[in-house]
Amino acid sequence: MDLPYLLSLGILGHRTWPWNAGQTTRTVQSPGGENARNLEMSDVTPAQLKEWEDLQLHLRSSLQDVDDTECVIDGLRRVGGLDISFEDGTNRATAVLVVCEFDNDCLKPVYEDAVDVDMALPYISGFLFLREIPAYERLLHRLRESAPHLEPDVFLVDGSGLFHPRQCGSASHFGIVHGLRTIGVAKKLLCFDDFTREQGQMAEEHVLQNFGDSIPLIGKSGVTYGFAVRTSTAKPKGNQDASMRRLYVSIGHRFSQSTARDVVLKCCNVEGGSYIPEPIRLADLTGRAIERAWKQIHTTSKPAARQMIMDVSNLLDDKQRKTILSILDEVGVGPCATLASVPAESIKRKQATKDELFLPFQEMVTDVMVPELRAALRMEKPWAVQLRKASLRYQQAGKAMRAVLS
DNA sequence: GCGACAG
DNA sequence: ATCTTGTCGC
Repeated sequence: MDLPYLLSLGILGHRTWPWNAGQTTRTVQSPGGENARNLEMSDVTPAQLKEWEDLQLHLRSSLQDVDDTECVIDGLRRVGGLDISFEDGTNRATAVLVVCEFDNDCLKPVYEDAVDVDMALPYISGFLFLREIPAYERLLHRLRESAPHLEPDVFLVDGSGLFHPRQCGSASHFGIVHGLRTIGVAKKLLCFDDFTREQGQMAEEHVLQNFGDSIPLIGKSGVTYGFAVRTSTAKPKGNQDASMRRLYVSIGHRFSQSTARDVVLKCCNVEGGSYIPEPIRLADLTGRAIERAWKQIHTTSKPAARQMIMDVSNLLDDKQRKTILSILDEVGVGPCATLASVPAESIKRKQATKDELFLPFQEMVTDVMVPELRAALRMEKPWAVQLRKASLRYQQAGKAMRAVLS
């Protein structure tokens, strides 16, 4: 790869993007974000667009569209899912990475991390990478810092890969820049010059009768961009609706199209799953839970409250949140108090609970009001119950979960 | 000029 | 991405 070229675009070295330099070093912004106004296409010049197109074309030349010989589908241990949930009406969002591990045919979450992002650019079809990749890079960096032994064999990315006007959607972009195996998973069809709306309509109308059925998405040029795949296991009962939901799967990097399809199918065919592959579905649920909690309190909150919600999601499991909530109920702390005003002596709990949960938590969230704490602690994430085993005492505010070796 | 447009 | 509405199934 042409390193000087990429360096000139600020692409390498993880977090040195020209348009949001410093994002990772600045702390949580004021509620609503610094970019509270709506981002518009007019923020982007044609020259910038051309530069980004050139970057996509350049990266495309390094895309590996065959399977790694050392990683066949049966050898797949862990799968990561990346997704971003937005706060309504602002440019703020929560990006989430969930890593799942295969246990026979079940997929169990073994790692989860959420970060706050403040979008600097508008959504532009064909340039999703601008908005999402900086956040994905932060999540990758934090994973490698706090749980390198849990790095997945493949990342499923919410968006397209090769199925893209320049054959380099965000899934490929992320995979190529970091040398990772990636697969693009889109819920909607993307049409462009070589894959027209007419061809898209044909693909959409093609009946996929059973789970696993698929048709290739072939462009006018003959390129196979990916597959439309029936990933819903719902029975073909009612005519068509949710049961007709399908995904548009395309390779990101270091996969063949057919293996990418099979990996996505394997991640959908799990107990309690949906038509969305499990790691992405869980990442989406977590992002929504965080945004729901934030919505309840952000009007009156300090900026620190946003980070507090991330910490509660990242570092506490279901049981730990409930324990702290019940302690707050028992102590009867007033709405204008902070957690610091709760004396440890007044808590009627086992010493271990105080030492390993309450006191570290108290230290972690010093200047957040109790009503805001309650809203965060009431966050509902039942799927993450058995996710963490590390004591809060050994975790640190602002960090990703510290996953325990097992 | 107008609509379309992964998330 | 987000919203809504209706329908089906557990």
